[in-house]
Order: sequence, then structure tokens, then C-alpha cells
Amino acid sequence: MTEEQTKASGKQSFIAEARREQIMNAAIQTLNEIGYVKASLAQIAKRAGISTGLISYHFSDKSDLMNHLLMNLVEKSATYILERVHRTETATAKLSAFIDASLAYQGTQPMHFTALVEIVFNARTPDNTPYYKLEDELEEDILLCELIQILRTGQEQGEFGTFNVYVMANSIQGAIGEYMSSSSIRDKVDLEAYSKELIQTFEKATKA
Amino acid sequence: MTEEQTKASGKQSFIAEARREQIMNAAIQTLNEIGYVKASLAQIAKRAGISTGLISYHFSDKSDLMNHLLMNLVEKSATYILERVHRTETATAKLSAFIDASLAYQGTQPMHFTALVEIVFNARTPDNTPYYKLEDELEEDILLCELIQILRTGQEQGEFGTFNVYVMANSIQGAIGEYMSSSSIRDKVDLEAYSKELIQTFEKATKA
Amino acid sequence: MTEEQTKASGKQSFIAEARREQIMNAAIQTLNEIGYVKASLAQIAKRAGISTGLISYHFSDKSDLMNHLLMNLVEKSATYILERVHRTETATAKLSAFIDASLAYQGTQPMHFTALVEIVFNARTPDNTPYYKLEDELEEDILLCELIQILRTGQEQGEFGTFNVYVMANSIQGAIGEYMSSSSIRDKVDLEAYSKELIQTFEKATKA
Amino acid sequence: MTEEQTKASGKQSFIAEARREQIMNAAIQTLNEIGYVKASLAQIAKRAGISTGLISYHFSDKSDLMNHLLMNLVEKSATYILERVHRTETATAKLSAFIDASLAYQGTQPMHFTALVEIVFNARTPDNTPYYKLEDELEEDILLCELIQILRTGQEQGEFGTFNVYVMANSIQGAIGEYMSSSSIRDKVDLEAYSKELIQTFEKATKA
DNA sequence: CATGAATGAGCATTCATTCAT
DNA sequence: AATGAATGAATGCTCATTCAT
Repeated sequence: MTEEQTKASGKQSFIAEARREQIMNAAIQTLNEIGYVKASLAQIAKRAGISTGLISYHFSDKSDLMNHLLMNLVEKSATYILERVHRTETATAKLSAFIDASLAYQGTQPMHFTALVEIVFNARTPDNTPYYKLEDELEEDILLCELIQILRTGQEQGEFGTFNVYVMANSIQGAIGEYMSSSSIRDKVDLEAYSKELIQTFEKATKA
Repeated sequence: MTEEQTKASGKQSFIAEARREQIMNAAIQTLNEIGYVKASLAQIAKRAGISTGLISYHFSDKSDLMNHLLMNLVEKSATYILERVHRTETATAKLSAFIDASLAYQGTQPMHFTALVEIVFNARTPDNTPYYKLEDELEEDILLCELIQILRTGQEQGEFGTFNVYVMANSIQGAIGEYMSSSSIRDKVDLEAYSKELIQTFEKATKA
Repeated sequence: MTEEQTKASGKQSFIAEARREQIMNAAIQTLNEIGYVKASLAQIAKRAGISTGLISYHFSDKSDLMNHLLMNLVEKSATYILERVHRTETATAKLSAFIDASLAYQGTQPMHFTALVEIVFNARTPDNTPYYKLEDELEEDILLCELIQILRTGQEQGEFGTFNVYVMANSIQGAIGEYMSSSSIRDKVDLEAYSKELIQTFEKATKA
Repeated sequence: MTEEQTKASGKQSFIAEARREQIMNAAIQTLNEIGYVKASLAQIAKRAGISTGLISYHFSDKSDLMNHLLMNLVEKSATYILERVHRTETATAKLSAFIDASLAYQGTQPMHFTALVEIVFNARTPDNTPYYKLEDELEEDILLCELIQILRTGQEQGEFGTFNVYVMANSIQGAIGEYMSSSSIRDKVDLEAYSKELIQTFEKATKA
């Protein structure tokens, strides 16, 4: 590749990348406003202020768009959470940070979380397997691995007692996710209080 | 109403009810196979072996069908779980029974659970509010109330320590639900083991 | 045919005739409320308080129902108008009576007139010729013939001047019909005043 | 707007406008051939040689298409008639011109007239009020106003006698319209003869 | 890179009609 | 005589996608 071509393609992919970003943001907005079922390319295009065809130009498919968006959302949330977890030292502190950061991210980016839920619970692979039954190569991968690692380390270093790390990790994730899915709990307990309570709950559950 | 009329209308509504049941079963199957987004009336009719128009004859709407199905599924699971909970006496036993029965129901009726999830996470009210952000008048209502009641009674009778019952109830439901949504945990831990571990986890978390 | 059979079939056709009458009345109501396009058998049945199938039982076809209704309406209006025309003697008086009775009938039976208009301007023969372009065997037949006869007699007896009787008859009918089709004129001139004016107009137009 | 933009948008809307025109012409043809009731988008599309979806692309609705067509037809006929009326001077001449031009237009554009009748007598507002009971903002508006104005001026200037202008105008329009609706008169009297007779009829009826 | 035009398949729904009861 | 159940075709409409410009 010549230098000129590099420049050219560099510029093009910059523009293209900006456009893709714009489309994905419009998709997030659309998913929040009308949900996955009604989130047609036309609706997304309308919110992006562009033509429908342009989405097809930048993404090979509707599912391609949704996959890219999903990866994007997963990556952002994982980055946010892991960054806060890695600042701490002990397993107990890491666990607290994990719970706190997970909930905090959902609180600061509720549109991102809703979009993620809409995709995970609606999108399916070409052979009709739903994403929520796959959960490989997704957030769960990275974040669940981290969580398992924290629990395992805590057990090895005597901070935590004995329990099945997979079950515990799964429970923690379920408890975190449930807060966002259920509005009834959000009406009764605010995010900060929920976070504190959850940390206490799992400190008791994990302690030696 | 004369006896004859009773017979006649009884038979008629029996036929109609049987057909509605058949359609709802086909809908469960369809939701499992291809998901809510693709679950068109045509697809459901195909699986029921009937014409599309007949669904419209028995249900005023597609949303009417889905709402009836949702209520049906919620009712069945609640009946199953509560029946097992009510057999026990102490709060601790009730909590164990609740967790165990919830997981057992999902284990014996995985298609029902998937269908329920598909509806809750995809259906929306006419003003576009997703069902999963409503969560009133749903399973959560009855079962969550029961769970909260168990926790509160346990605290009053000194079986459980102090914690926010709403947060704890929510965490328990999240931990239970996560097992069905995540196939990675099901590959590593079987239902019975998961149930035992989860009971231990929340016994520790709730104990005085 | 034995006497018994006669009785029986007489009773049957009496019941049947009553039912047909009921269905046609429901059809009139339906045509007034929602118009020909939306006047489905289901809508008519709903207003008659019977099942859809019963209409199909009593009328071979939807067009059969509409044809019977049309004939019925035409007959009723013709009877009403001709009865009043025949009471008078001179051509001038007959013409006045014709105009007055035509408008009076529309005034006393506006639902009948609307139903008639809805059918005439919407129904079509199997080969797609619209009824309003046929106008044979219809009201126009009987009433137009009468009108032409009145005009012709008037000319022969020197009451009227020379003019093309077909054109004059057509104009009179158009002027009468327009009053019911156009709400703007009904808002400005009431039925009685319109009738008087119209009579004067055509007295001037026809006089020797 | 720059010159380029003008050109571009001009060309684009030209293509779109041509397509809309084509669709409306196909609709006229369809209304003539099979009538309003059967004039589905599919039938119109078939006659236009395009896909059904393209009609939905260019018109928001079926009623939108019909409304645009109606306005189009009304405008064309009004332009034709008024242009001929405005060429004359006296009220008597204007009245003759009005009658003659109205019939002539129907004679040269019989498909347009039929299409107009089909729409007016079948289309309904969203609240089910038929167009023929509205008759505001329609042909009647412009042409009826002109007709009333002619009659009023004729009376003021002593050309015409005393009569209710609304009733006379309504009668004239009824007499004109009836010629097109009734094939029996068309079989007996040709357009030109009818026109002459009608002019004479209303000259007598209006004269001082 | 971007658009608007266009397609054809699919959607939920309604329809006239038939038929067993 | 009358019903409710059932069908299959047709309706208006939206969709993801393609393509010339």
C-alpha cells in the first residue's frame, strides 16, 4: 500500500468510522424509544438524520449493525468496570468494586444498558439461537471471568470461604442485572443504597 | 340458564378454550424456536396446524394472544412454586423451598421459561413501555410479594438478620433467573447442584 | 302442494321474510353509519344481533342482499311518490306533486335515501358495470317513466311548452337528488322552501 | 438555496412528481374499470406496472392517494370550466358557458368524471363522514361559488328575475351531474343537444 | 460517500363464505 | 333456522435490501 493510499483510506475510514458511530448512537436511541421489535432501519435512519440505504452501506446487514453495537456496548461497560476493579487490591475490595462499578455504569448510562438488554434478549444467530442463551464472546465472558478470578483468588488467600465460584459469580451477576430490569425495586431502593446492600449481602455470603 | 343451555355453552366454550390452549402451546413452541421477533401469526398458525385467520378469530389481537399467554405462564409457574413453599413451616425452609421450586420449575418446563422471557423482554404496551420495565401485575407481583413476606417474617421471628428485604428478594430472583438465561453456567453446574449452592449462599446471607 | 305444506311453507317463509327484513334494516343502518366500503357482513350481522352465517343462509350472496335491499328501497320510495302524484289531476299539479313528494320522502326517510345512494354508487354488476351507469330496472325506470309521461301529457294538453322531455325529466331528477347529496344547500335552505322554489323553477321552465 | 440544490431537488421532485402522476392516472383507470370498492393498491399498482410498495412510498396512505387524486380532478375540471366562463361578459352568457363547459368537460374527460364520482361517493373521513355529505373545500366550493355569483350578478343587473340563488345553483349542478350519472339519458340525447336544451331550460327559469 | 427510488416478501388483520352441529 | 368454528384469499402496509445516480 502506498503512502497516498494509506492517507486516503485513513481518511475514508475516519469518515466511515464517524458515520458508523453516528448510526450506532441512533440505534441506541431507537432501541430505548421503541424497542428492538420496532427498531427498523428506517426508524434508526430517521433518528440519525440519514437515508436508510446509508446504513446498509456501512453495515452489511441489520444483524451486523446490532452485533457491532452489542460489542461496542459490552466493551465500554467492561472497560468502565474493570478499570475500577483493577484499582483495588484485596479480593474483598475487588468484589465490592465490581458490584459497585457494575451498578454505577448502569446508573450513568441507562440508555446503553437498555440498548444492550434489548439486543441480548432479541437478537438471534442465523440458526435462531438467542444471544442470551449463547453468552460466549460477550460481556459475560470478560466480566464473568474476572469475577470468577476474584472469587477464586479470595478463596486461595483465605479471604473467602468455600463455595462454588461459578454459582456465586452467576448469582452476583443476576443480582446486579435484576436491578436494571426491574423498575419496582428501583422505585423502592436507590442505586447507591442497593449497591451498599448488595455488597454487604455478598460479603456475608462469601466470607470464610 | 337451563340445563341444555349450560351443556351447549359449556361445550362451545370448551371447544373454543381447547383451541385457545392449542394456539398458546403453538406460540410457546414458536417463541422457543424462532423468538418473539420472528414469531408471526403465520408461524404460530403453521405450528398449530391451523389457518392464520383462526388465531385472529380466537384472539382479538397479536398482543392479546401474547398477554393471555404471559398470564398463563405466570400463573402456572406461580402455582407450582407457591404450592411447594406453602408445604413448609419456618422462614428458612420456605426460602429454601422457594429457590428450589423456582429452579425446579424452570428445569421441568424450560420451554415455558424461555417463552416467558421472550414475551417479557419483547412485548411493549401501546405507548411503547416494555413489559420488563413495568413488572406490575406479573409473576414478580405474586412471587416477589411472597418472597418479601418470607424474608420479613424470618426477620421478625429472629431466624434472619437485618437487611433490606427488597434488595435481598431482588437478588434472590436475579440469581435464580440468571441460571436459565446463561447457558455457560448450566454447562458447568447442574440444576440440583446449583439449587443447593444457591440455598447455602442465601442462608449465609440472611442468617442472623 | 297439499294444504299442510302450503301452511308450513307459508309459516316458514313468513319467519324467513321477517328475518330478511331484519337483515335489510340492519344493512340500512350499517350503510348509514360506516358506508358501503366498510359494510361487511360481520358489521351488518353485529347490528342485526345475529351471526354472520345467517345472512349467508338468507341471501345467496352479499350482492344478493344489496340487490334485494336496493329493490326494496326503490319500491318504497316509488310507492310513496307515485301515490301522491296519482292523487292530482293536471300535468302541472302532477309535476308539483312529483317534486314535493320526492323531496318529502327523502326528508322523512333520510336513512333510506343514504342507503340507496350508497348502494347505487358502490355496487357493481359481476362484469363491473356500476349501478349508477345502468339505471335500468331501477327507481329511475318507474319514476322517470312517470315523469316523462307527465311532461309529455302536459305538452299534448297545452299546459307545457316545447322542450325535450328527456332532458327536462333528467334535470328535474338531478335537481331533486342534488338536495340530498349536498349538505351545503341543506344548511342554507330547508326542505320545504327548497321544494317550493324547485316547483316554481320548473313551472317557469316548462310553461307554454 | 443554491442553483445546484435547486437543480438537484428540482430533478428529484420531478421524478417523484412524475411517478405520483403515473400512480394517479393508474388510479383513475382502476376506478373506471373496477370501482372504488375493488380499487386496491395492488390493482392500481398492476395498472401502473409498479410494485404495491412504491405507492406506499409516494403516498402515505390509500386515503392520501385518493385525496390527492380528488383534489387534482377537482382542480382540473374547475380550471377548464372557469377559463371558459371568464371569457364571456353578461350573466346570461356566463351561465350558458358554465353549463356548456361543465358538460363539455365531462364529455372530453369521462374517465376523470367517473373517477371523481367514485371517490366522492365512496371515500370517507376517518370519522366515517362520507365526502358527499361534506362538500366543502371541493369542486362544489369553487364552482358553486362561481355559479352563485353569476346568478346574483344577473339578478342585480336585471338580467334575471327573482329566485333563491342557492336553490337555482343547486338545481343547475344537479341537472348537469345527472347527465353523466345516467346512461339512459345519454342513449337518448347526445351531449351537444343536452347542453343546448339545458341552457334553454335555465334561461327560461332564470329570466326576469 | 450518500441518496431516493424501487422491489418483493412478509406482516397483522378482515373478509365472504362454508359447514358441522 | 341458526350458530360458531374455520378457511383461504385479499387488504393496506412496513420491511430489509438493492441500485442507479
